[in-house]
Amino acid sequence: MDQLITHIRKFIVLDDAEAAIVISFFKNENFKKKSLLLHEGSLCSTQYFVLKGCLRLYIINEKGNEQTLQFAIENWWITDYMSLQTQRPTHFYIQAVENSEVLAIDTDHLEKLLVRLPKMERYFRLILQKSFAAYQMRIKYLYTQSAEERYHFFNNLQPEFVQRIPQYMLASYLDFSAEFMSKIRAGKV
Amino acid sequence: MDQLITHIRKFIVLDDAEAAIVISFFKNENFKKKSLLLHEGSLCSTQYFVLKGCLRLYIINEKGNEQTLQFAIENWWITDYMSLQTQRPTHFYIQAVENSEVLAIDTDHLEKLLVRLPKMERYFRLILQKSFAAYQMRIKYLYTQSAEERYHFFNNLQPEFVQRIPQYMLASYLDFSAEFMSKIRAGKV
DNA sequence: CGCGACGTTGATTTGCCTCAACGATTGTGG
DNA sequence: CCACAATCGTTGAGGCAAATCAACGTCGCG
Repeated sequence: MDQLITHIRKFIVLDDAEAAIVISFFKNENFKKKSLLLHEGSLCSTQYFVLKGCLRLYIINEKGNEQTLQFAIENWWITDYMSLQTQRPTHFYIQAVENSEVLAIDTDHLEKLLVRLPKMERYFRLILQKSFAAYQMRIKYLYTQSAEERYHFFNNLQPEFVQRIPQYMLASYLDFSAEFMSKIRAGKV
Repeated sequence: MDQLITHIRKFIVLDDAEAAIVISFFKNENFKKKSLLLHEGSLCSTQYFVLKGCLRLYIINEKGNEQTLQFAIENWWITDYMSLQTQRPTHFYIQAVENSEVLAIDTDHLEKLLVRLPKMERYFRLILQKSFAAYQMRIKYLYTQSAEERYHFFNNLQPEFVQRIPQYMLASYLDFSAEFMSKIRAGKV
């Protein structure tokens, strides 16, 4: 659980008593590879912080194919913010890509934590700001790079992560087909 | 300036004294249509809240074409979060699409405001959470819809806004060419 | 009035998808 | 521990959505 505290302390000051309070609001959970933490049609009321392993958020499109919209590895947060805010059914799935250990917090628990320790508002603000910055860059690359460029760019940015996940998941995250990914890797394009 | 206060009060409670403090940290600015608030290579240290008009964030790609990544109309915030956080030169442009009136706040001013009124952390957290929810949906639609579907979907969602902006800007925002947009509108596709 | 910004149209090209078939690897129950 | 089935990755042929290019119409504005 120290892992979350260490992460929070990169953004705000937290003494040990406060750290203990924070921890008390979270639930430690383990998920086996391929198990679902959220599925289409249900309500999303939980935010997850990944301690170990990897989660992904994906949809199933009209043709029945999965498309990965986000990954979350160690020290990343993941949830469906739209369902969380509107309390309407989600269109997304969240799945464990590897056997994973996470910290989970429900919306109502989070609200209580924020009332108890208002300084945590700042932590979550800064996390979201960082995520949003990454989003602006992602849109930029999606809009300017070809499929091949996106692959090389990502591979260069996250070489060790690319090794951890199936290629078809990365292909769908980068928004092209698994077959095309094969051709890029083989240099046949 | 009431406009910002009204917006903030949709998210947090603010008495009149606090509202006055908030306002004192902002600068009111006007920009003529087509003028630049930020250009590539410079540092971004300001966040803008649109009172009236419309701003957009765009890049110029390798071929010299503009691609719009974001719009901001009344009551929306806009900035380059990556440059803001890293204090590295931006790759983006921010431009007034119409004659626009905005409230501007620099990073260091914002920090001082947040120290003075920590409850504003919550406001910005909620704004960012809302933006991030919208981002997750945008990626979903970019990944699942064809160009034509994206056009009709957006047109249906924001019919009055579509009237306000040149078609080529909307085309680049929806990630297809201006010529293709013409063909969609003419039903020739 | 004339020029630049914006929009349209058609011909051609291309990046990537789809489909189908086939290896390789992994995992699992008998 | 093997057999067999999933799962994952590869390859090639053919097709399509959208880009590109070029030319031309139109409007608004200085």
